[in-house]
Amino acid sequence: MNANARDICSEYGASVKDDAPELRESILEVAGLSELFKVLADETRTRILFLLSKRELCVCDLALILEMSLPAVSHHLRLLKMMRLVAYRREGKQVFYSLDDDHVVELISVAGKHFSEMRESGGA
Amino acid sequence: MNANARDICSEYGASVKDDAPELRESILEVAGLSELFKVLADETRTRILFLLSKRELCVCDLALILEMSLPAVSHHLRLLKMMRLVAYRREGKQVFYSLDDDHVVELISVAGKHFSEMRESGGA
DNA sequence: ATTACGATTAAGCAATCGTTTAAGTGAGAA
DNA sequence: TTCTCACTTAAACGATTGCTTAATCGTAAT
Repeated sequence: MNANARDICSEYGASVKDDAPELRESILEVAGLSELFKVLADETRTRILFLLSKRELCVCDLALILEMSLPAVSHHLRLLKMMRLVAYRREGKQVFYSLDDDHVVELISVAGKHFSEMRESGGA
Repeated sequence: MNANARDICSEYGASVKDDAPELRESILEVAGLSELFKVLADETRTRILFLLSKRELCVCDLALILEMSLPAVSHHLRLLKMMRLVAYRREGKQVFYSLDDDHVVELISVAGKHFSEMRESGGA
């Protein structure tokens, strides 16, 4: 596997030559970053974040709006909480969720921009 | 399941009341958006995009740098291609890939910002 | 204390994802 | 043509993910 690629490329193609180690090390700059995108990579979770960007909502509200079961919504909120994307506040028996910061809004905005341009140019 | 959440929330908690339909409809604004995040939700693919943001590279180069098999890399590039995130150019036997636009760079930048702040505040 | 309710957690299952191996293209060299 | 190389595609397997049901927790009211 590793040896496979290495044997082939170190002798033939490989336009990178000696820069490979340097580039390989630079990868550390984006280490763990996909963990954040992984949390956004679910339709339900992007919906939740979008709704929370409009107003604070309790788990019950979200279940009602999204037409999903409470445990399902709670499960998603758990992931969003772990990624510090949402904050929660207890009020009696209810727990209200809101966005923790506005990075998410920016991410959704940029993604939306790309997505619409992609659709225009006949993307998948 | 749907009825479950509906029955509970329409009578009790539910801080949204009549706004639920309106909020439910607004969700369309982010429809399909998670598809884009799904493509970014893999460590290998964020690495590939990051590397391509530095320079144009052929499949063989990427396999060498990432120490992965050629088919594995090719498979990821296929998804990135479908999402219009990368462009490709054939040169003899080799195929060179590059970023299609700079939305990705912005997404990675914002995500990185959030990620580092999350780590500082003792995130998961 | 007991009961009720909003929310969380746990276990189990179906579906999706990422990798591997192997076969198949397309382009250049012999 | 025939061969090789860079790459792509296909099939298959193991690992993850997201949902469901059921049990549990925390708070408030009886």
